[in-house]
Amino acid sequence: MNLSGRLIDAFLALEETRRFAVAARRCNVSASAFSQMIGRLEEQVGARLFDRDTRNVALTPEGQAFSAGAHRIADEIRATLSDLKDRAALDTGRVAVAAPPSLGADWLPRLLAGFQRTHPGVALRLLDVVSDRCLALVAAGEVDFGLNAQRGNDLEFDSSLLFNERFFVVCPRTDPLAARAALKFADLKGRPFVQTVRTGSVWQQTQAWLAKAQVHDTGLEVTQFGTLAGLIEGGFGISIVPELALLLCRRPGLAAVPLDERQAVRPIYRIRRRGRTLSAAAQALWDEIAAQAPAGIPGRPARRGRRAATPARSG
Amino acid sequence: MNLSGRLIDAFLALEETRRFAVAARRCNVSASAFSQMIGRLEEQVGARLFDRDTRNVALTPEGQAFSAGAHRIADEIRATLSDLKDRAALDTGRVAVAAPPSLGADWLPRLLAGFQRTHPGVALRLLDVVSDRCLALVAAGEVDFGLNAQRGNDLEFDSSLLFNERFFVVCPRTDPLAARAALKFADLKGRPFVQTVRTGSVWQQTQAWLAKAQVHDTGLEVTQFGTLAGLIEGGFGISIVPELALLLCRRPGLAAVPLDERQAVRPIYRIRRRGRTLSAAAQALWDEIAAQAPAGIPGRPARRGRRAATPARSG
DNA sequence: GTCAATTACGTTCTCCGTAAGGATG
DNA sequence: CATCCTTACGGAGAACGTAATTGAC
Repeated sequence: MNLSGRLIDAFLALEETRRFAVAARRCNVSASAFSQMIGRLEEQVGARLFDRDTRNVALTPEGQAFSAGAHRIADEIRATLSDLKDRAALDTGRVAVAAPPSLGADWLPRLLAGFQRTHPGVALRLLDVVSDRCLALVAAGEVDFGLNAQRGNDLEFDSSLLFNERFFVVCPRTDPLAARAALKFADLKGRPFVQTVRTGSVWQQTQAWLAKAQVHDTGLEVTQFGTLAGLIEGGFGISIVPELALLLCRRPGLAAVPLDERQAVRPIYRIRRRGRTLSAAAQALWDEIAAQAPAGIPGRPARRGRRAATPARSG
Repeated sequence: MNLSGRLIDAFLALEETRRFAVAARRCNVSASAFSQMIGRLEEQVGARLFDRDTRNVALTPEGQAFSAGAHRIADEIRATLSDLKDRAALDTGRVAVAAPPSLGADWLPRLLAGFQRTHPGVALRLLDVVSDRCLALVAAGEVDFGLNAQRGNDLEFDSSLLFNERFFVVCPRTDPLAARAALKFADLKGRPFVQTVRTGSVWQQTQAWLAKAQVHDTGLEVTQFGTLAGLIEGGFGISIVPELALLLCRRPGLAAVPLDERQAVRPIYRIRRRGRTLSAAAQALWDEIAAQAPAGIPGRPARRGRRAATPARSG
């Protein structure tokens, strides 16, 4: 019915030592208590397991039969607890994160590489997805948590701001805009524009402002920042790219100019399913991401990305 | 460290029902106690296993990892206890008995057959061995117990008399002795004698008397009663055979005459290793053997064997 | 007499149930 | 406000340790 791991251990100790006193010490109890433990065990399994007098201790036939099972049970318990301990110690485990392509370009891989060095046993998975899909993955539990520019509803998701990302205007370096130190939406008026996909957060965030600035929508709409850069370099138009994605737009013929508008920042949230506990490994990465986040809280502009990651600002 | 089967069961119940209240009922405890049990379990394994609020209960990643182990542990416990219970119920198990060839001829096989019908799950093994070997097998634990004409020393063995067996003189039916109703050792004086093996108890018991009766030792010494009978029928001599072995000497040309000497009885003991508990199955057979033993306690002559088992007494 | 297991018995602590508390829809 | 999980608290019983007892050598 109810046999405890403690009694199993007692059995195994006595089986091995064949001495009550020695086995008792090994189990950190008094000889008396140990004797009682064996008695309880025998009562619970309903059979005498040891033949014993003051001199000899030996297994009964039932004891031998129980021995095999006891070893298996003890091994299973050991393995199970050890697995859990490994997970807690981050010696093993699996973490899946969903993040937008901009973060997946450089910053997040770099962070994950560091995490991987610290916790070699943890299997990491990174899904670079657009905003809507990110929330769906988190909701479905297919990723442990997500990084996203949209928070989702508060009933289902638990989100906290990581940092704010600035936007950059990317244009051919021959473009007059490339010479400017900073740009306003108004500066883009009438310019042909290449869009990122509508399901992505960049489009969703900038759409209203761009419409107000009366840019000229070329109708071109791509998913990859690399493609976007190619189109811009090809002269199809200009575009707006979040800071951390600039690396993907780094081309000899392109320039990036920061967009200096108060509200034109792109928040990045850590998003998890509300009420769900993260695995130890996921929690560690969750914490690490917060620690490694670029400076930038609501109100303050996002810190500039690493210099090597940004295209030349001007000719 | 110490996790009990009870907590494993609680975990499995909650995993399945996803309701504290329902799982608590299944475990026959109050909802409060069940909540505490889950809390203790989580404390012992060192990880939160369930995410829960008043409406929903779901496994955490660690809980899912623990689930697999919990199922295996529960299965092992179940299997082990079930096996032990089967043994106690004699639904399974193994019993090995050592017995002298005379008992193995008819009486013991008949008894074992009956026992087998009552306990079909028990695997029976019968070793027909001579006296010395029987004690060695019991001492080594290779048989659960033995039936033997020698008790062995009391320090190592625990023996109790089962019954006393009479001796019969077996001779050709044409022999003058075959006409007698009973014989004394003196009647055998000068007769050529065929011996059973010296390690057997028959030889050991009868040797002194036969020497005193001045029988003529032919030097022939066999292990099988059937061979003995063949030699007697072939005219090599006569011999002495315990009652229960007469079946093996049943030949048209042979006769058996009881040996009427007070001390010429052959005790049969049940012998077990001192201080050793018998398995449930072995204990049952041990008891059954006592119950089915032929009448015959010290002082009373052994009951006659079944008529069909005895050779014709006279021509 | 010595050593080892067991029993006796008082103490401590675990575990459960009743009842109150708190969160959720 | 109804439901369900959790916390508070007190009692019952389990489990342990000290010490006395039994048994083997």
